[in-house]
Amino acid sequence: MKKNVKIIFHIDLNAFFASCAIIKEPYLKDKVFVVGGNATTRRGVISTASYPARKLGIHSAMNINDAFRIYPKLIIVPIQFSLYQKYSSLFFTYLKRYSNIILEGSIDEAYVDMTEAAIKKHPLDIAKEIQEGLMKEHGLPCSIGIASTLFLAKMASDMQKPLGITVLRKSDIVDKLFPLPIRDCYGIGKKTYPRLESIGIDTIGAFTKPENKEKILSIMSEPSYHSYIEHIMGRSSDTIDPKKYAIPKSISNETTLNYNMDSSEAIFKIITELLEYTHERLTKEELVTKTVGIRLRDASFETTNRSVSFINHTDDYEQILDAIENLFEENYKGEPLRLVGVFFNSVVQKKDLKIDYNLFNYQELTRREENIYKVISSINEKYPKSIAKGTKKTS
DNA sequence: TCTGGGGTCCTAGGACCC
DNA sequence: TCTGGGGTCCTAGGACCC
Repeated sequence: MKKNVKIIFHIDLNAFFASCAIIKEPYLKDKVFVVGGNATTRRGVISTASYPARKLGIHSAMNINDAFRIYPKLIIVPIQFSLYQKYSSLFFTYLKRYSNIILEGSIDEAYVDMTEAAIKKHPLDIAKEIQEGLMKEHGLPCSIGIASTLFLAKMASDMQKPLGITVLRKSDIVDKLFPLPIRDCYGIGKKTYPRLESIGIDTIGAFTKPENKEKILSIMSEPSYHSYIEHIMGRSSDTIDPKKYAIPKSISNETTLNYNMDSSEAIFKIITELLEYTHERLTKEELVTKTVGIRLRDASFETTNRSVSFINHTDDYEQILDAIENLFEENYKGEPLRLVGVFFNSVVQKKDLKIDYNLFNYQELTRREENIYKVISSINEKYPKSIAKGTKKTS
């Protein structure tokens, strides 16, 4: 039995934040500029570098000061998140002309199942049309990868940037994928690739060689290894679930402080502000959370997360504030902090909550126990030597 | 070099239950 | 009295991605 081959597009908006900046301020076109960081303090890191900046070796996550050292006339464009949201939704709306099976991979990338659309039109023609259409209608350049699985499509869209269209057939894997450096494999990051390189695994092809399996298993778990092999060989998922990221699993807000702070009061005030904002997002989206926590990062960049779970999901501000306050009091020892954050985990939609018939609701039990204790002590006070029987407290 | 902010997923140990 | 194995939840940490 032959499995039907799907046609998956991965569409990646090129240098998205920089493209948005150019749309808003066309004079930036062909200029050496970056988005992110702080122009006056020259602190922070770069979110996105324009292509002319990239040619000079300036890249995202780079410290802004280092970028200035490379190019003193560097233009700094501040982050404007609402602008990106606007063009992101224009992007996804545009794609719906071709298919409704779309996964929003992130703000600037989409996986689209084009199997249906490709019956009437050649995938390459569809890709060209999308690329030109996005540029003409919205000023957004993109690269497109075409393959039979999500992973291969993602690898393909990365192969030619900017404005590339790359088809990666299963029969192309050995020729096109195997020669790539292992660090270019989606999912292998800056911790893992040096370790792989150190044992002689420097390409994707080397990773797949059976005789290297034992060596690689000293670096990663068997399930991880297996999953990478399946991805690379084109045997991983070809199914797009448009709802996959529709409901967030966690919500968080954090901020790097203007200077390292060690005033417990001042720090907790900032935590409270972060909490208010995070809680506002929670309720606006009609979500509830079960686990809440704080993040503290000290001057040496050591980061500590501390969290606590409730018996039931909740969106009650006072209950959450109480928990956060306890976590802070228990865990903050007075050291100077550079960052604080608040997070909600195990987030679900309020409407999906089952009515809680749990008889062992701890908080409810505690409340009752306290009441019973009060009743008993009041009885004992009134009748110190008698056995209270059939007595009711009137309150 | 001196390091943002928002996420997802995985691992691993301990508690607890059956 | 001593014993096995499996499942789920909680907490912490870490890798990775954009």
